[in-house]
Amino acid sequence: MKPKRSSTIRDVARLAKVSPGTVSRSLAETTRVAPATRRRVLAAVETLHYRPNPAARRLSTGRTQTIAVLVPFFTEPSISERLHGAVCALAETPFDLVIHNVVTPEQRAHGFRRFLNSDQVDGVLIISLTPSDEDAAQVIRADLPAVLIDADHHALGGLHRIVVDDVVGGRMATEHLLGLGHTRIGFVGDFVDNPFQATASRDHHRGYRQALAAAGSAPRPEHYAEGRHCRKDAQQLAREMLSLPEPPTAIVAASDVHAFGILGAARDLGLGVPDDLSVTGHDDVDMSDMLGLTTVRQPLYESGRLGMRVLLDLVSNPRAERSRQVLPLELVVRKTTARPRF
Amino acid sequence: MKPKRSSTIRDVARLAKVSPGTVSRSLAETTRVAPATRRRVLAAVETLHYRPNPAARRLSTGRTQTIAVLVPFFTEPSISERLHGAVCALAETPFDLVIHNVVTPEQRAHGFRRFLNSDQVDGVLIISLTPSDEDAAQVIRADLPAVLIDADHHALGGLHRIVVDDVVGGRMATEHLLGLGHTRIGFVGDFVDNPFQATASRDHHRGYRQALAAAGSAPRPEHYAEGRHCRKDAQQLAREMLSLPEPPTAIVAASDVHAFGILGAARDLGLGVPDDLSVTGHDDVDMSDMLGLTTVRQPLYESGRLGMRVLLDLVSNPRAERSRQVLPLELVVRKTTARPRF
DNA sequence: ATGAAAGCGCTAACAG
DNA sequence: CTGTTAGCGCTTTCAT
Repeated sequence: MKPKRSSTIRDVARLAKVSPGTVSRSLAETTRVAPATRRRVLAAVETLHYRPNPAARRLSTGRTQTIAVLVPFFTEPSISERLHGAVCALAETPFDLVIHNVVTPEQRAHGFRRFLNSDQVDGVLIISLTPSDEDAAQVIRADLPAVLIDADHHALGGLHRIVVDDVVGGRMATEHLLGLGHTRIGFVGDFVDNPFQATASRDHHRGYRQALAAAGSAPRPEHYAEGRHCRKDAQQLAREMLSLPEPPTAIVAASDVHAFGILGAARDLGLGVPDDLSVTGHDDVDMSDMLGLTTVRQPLYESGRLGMRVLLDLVSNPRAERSRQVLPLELVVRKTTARPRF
Repeated sequence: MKPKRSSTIRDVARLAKVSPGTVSRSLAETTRVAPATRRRVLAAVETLHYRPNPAARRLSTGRTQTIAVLVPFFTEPSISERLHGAVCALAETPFDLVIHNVVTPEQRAHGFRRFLNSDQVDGVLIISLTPSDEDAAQVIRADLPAVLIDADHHALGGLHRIVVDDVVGGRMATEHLLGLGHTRIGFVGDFVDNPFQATASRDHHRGYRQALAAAGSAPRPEHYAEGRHCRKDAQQLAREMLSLPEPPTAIVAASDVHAFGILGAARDLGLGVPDDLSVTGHDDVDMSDMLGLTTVRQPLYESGRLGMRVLLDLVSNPRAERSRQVLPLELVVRKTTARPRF
């Protein structure tokens, strides 16, 4: 069955003239072993190029030393920045990272099922994915350490979360535009009922309406559009909205990716930005700076890093009380917003 | 030690009134079991929510059902598209994916060491990372199924590779510019001696020189610049190059990311593109379309998908002969290139 | 077709 | 401080 077997703990034991147990102890930093013995063992390990078999260790200890990450489409720059932060936080530890990519709701459910209730991972980090109530209940029941990044929901009270206040974010962007003097402000975002139940766009829209209401301005239904979370859809949607008899003079985008689409639409239509149209984004991904996009920045990389840290803490101390950390938001004014011209 | 134990194969066996061996056989699609027995077993599995413990299975079979991916900075859009392809190809299989992120050469070496010679993974996919000769030798010696994407090297003859011909790519871009009438063509790329030994930039430059030579035009040293693989560096480099007394009228960028930086520099300097400056990229990442960048497209997503497929084949049939697949390149002319104006 | 039993490689008591 | 031993949960002969 096994063509070339790598050396086992017994080979090392034999060479070092000790018992397997002693080898195991010598390798564990924590256990006390006579220095001379440990040296001998380590030498044997070296010459045999011995590497402990992780599967065996897992089986024996019940700890897996691996963390699962559930994440949708990590082609999205915002997602990949979060993921990057998480990966970097893990790099400093001996933990492995297994990735489960989610592109359909079935895969989401499958992802949960796969890691729950099967001593497969020590913890799971969930990025920009809202578990169904059922999934959440299962996680809590299985009492598997879990932390959610960019997902918030009433049924999630029992889970650790790293979030920003997206409602406030939506308000910030809208108030900025209002302050500039815009009155016809549109909104382009994700389908509220999107496959992953991402809530950011919905909350941005909520903040947008709050800001408008506070300014005594009523949002027009035709100035709202939702689509899939991608540039193309946003571009198409914006093109339609901007072709209206009374187009908006500014658009709040639910994300920078949406904003890029809107910028594309403006270009298609020969509209100058910010002269004919102001646009705001959300996230501040890498490219936004280069495009001069005015946006509401959130700490993406940091969210991943922090989420992973919290998770690792949780793994070593599962009894920590549930926390919900809210990261700061910051309006970054660049070149896609200006006063409307009459 | 183990607070809440999930159910084991013995629990299922007891409930179904069969032996553990039979449960195991019932779960393996391939083995023949009396239909009635299998039904009983499956029912028991269902009621107990039994999931086989992967660590135990691994230990027993020696197969890990996991694939490792070694990848640098997957924040780079080109990398994350490749990775995405790989992940999608794996999603259709029962394999797990463990990711090892590489940001330093030490991490690269560590990544190799970690997966080699330690029955930890069934195969490894290496993206945009050239193994050191030593690493490559080890992979071959360990005879672990491995495939390289976007890495090519004489010492790698023993490994499967998915590549494009970057020299040709560099030539295509340069010839396009030459055909437009440019004579002062610059080049901005990565450090030739970059931490991951990525060779794409170097090869693009080689193709660039070939094309110039064929046109009887000598490249000027001051029209060559290299830096880290990021937009900021490219932007800075381009700014300097374009501030020269005799600046180039066109620049070949080693990647779209570099090209974005160059576009930024042109904007900083008030240079119109393509009127005052033509720019070509390499890769055709998602944003390039929106920016109207003329570029040499390579199938990024496909490279990941194909690489993973080849690897999976290799895992099930380790004796396949070594292959080297060259993916096609395509010049996509958009709006950042035009005839030079005199 | 199914049961019994022997490991896979490691860790963690338990003795000594 | 170190050797011995008993599993961890599963697969896989080998019998029956």
